[in-house]
Amino acid sequence: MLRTHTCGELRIEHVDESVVLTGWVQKMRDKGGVVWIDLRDRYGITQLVFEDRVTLDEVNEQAKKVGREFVLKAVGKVVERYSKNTNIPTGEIEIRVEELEVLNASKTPPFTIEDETDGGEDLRMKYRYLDLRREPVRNSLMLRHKMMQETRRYLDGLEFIEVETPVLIKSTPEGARDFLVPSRINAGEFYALPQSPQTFKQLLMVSGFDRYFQIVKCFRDEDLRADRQPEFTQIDCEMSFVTQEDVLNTFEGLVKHLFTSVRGVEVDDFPRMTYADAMKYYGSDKPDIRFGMKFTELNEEAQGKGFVVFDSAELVVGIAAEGCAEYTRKELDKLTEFVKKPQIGAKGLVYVKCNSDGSFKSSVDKFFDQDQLKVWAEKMGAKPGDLLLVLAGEADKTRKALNELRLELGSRLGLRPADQFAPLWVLDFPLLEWDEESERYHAMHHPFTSPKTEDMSLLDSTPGAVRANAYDMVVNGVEIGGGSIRIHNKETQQLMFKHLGFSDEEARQQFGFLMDAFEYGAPPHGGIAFGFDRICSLFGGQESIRDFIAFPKNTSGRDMMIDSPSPVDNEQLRDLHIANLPE
RNA sequence: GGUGUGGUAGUUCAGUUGGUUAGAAUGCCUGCCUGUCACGCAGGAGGUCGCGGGUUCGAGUCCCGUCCAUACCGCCA
Repeated sequence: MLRTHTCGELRIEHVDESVVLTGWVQKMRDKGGVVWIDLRDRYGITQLVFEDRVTLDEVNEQAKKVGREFVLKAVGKVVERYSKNTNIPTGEIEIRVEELEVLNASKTPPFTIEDETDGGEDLRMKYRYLDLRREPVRNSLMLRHKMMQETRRYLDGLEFIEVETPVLIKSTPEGARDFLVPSRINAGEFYALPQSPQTFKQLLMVSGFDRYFQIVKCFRDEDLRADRQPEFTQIDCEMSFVTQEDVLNTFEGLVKHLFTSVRGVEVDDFPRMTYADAMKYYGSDKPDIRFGMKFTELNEEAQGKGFVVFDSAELVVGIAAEGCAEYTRKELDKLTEFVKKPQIGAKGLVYVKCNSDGSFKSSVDKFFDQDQLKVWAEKMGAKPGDLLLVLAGEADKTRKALNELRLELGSRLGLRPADQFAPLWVLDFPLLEWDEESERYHAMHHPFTSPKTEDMSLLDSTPGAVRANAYDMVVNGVEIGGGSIRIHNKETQQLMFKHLGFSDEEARQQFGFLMDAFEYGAPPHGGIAFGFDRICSLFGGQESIRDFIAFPKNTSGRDMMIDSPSPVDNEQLRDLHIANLPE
């Protein structure tokens, strides 16, 4: 070992010990007769001191020449400081250096290696290895490490077996776009990278593994977001001989274990909400229930009074914002502007101020008198001082817009603190979802999800009304996991494919292996998959998952550090039987 | 694919109505300083105003195109 201690471990009780430290130069402070160097490693910072007439002249000269991020080895003695720094754990001591060796010099880094760096996002990504020297980013990756260890500990304790599944698999048209890998040995044919190990884990159930998990990379070739990377990590799980209830309890246990072991917080049993209620009361299948402000539908109260916007609307629905009756015209205009943004798409916003004297002032006073507005306020549970905000229009779009408004208000009012966690299960998702573009039904979860037995009869008449044995875990408005009880017999699976518009031939070609397997004693089974990067960012209190990934890609799917993707030689393309691209 | 925002010193940014030599902070370099820890003080270097075209006597500033970054929408079974 080049060192006797790390830069984070020396304390007052080590005074007089001879030590050897290694690390990077965080900062050099030259005061003339005395020079200090803050030496940093993963574990902390320790101050080196060089003093005229105490330290050898040649060592002093060396010290004055080092720059930021030089790698040093310092031999010296631990001494108590004259002036202590209570802000850092090693602040009571420093190292009186006797020998100094520059293990490696460094160019001046393009941004400061500090908690609050001056570097912008793209610069940080280009020099990610420097960015990773910063404590906040290092801490995020350490949180991820801990989450992984605790996940394995919990699942191992429940007899789950971690099995690796292949990364080079078969492309299927369902779901997201696949990343394709050309086969050299099989001309003109392609592997796909898995969007999830779904079919493999089901086959492991057929094999009798009973309880499987894997912390696994998955790949989707879709556009990126702050919380979406083309390669991402799932905690993928599957169990045999279970009901939905068993799966919910097992994985509620996992997430509770992570909360206590990693964050040190106890969370209550997760509330459960049906998909239908989530949409009705929050306009979202992943409601943020850290705060209330539930939707109230006002069709009955608000229609037929001559206000054509409401009268022509499929849905009139509102929320009550507590204590916001004092909002100025300007603030209300801002909210209106917010809902009218093209991404949200509302046509306008109706407000009702519940004044403290019990009167009401609204933007629709022309159409509704005080008594009528009072009825709204009562139905919405509003008190004097509250502000009612009402949207109207086509039901789905209006709910969606009001959801955005609700979240925006929640943020403005400080009702969404990052250190408060509100998990819940959303249950009874629809099995199928109508897709306008392809004019057919798509599986809302995936095609292996089982329909609820009691809804089976609706499959032919009203497919959209069939509910699935599917569930999502949602925390703070973020979908962190989802799963289902699967289909485990061939006939039901065939029926599903039929309803998804697969011909028998297509179904056999793409998923024949699975349906074959179902004929050899497939046990009832179900499972769940968690978006691991998202759970990490949630636990770390951040919106973006990028700093919880060591080497993430930017929004164009590029790795700015290694500069990928990149062109390849024509020779390589020929090997893969791919036509040369024009020069 | 769409909408918004941004691109000016190594870095983060300012730059007014189109008008003299494009500024600040920080970083970097030089000198001074024996208790600093966001050290301090003095001085200095550092610019393809993303790129291309246009309008104009004159463009960092206005117009068109384009590239890049970023947030969101579409998309993400």
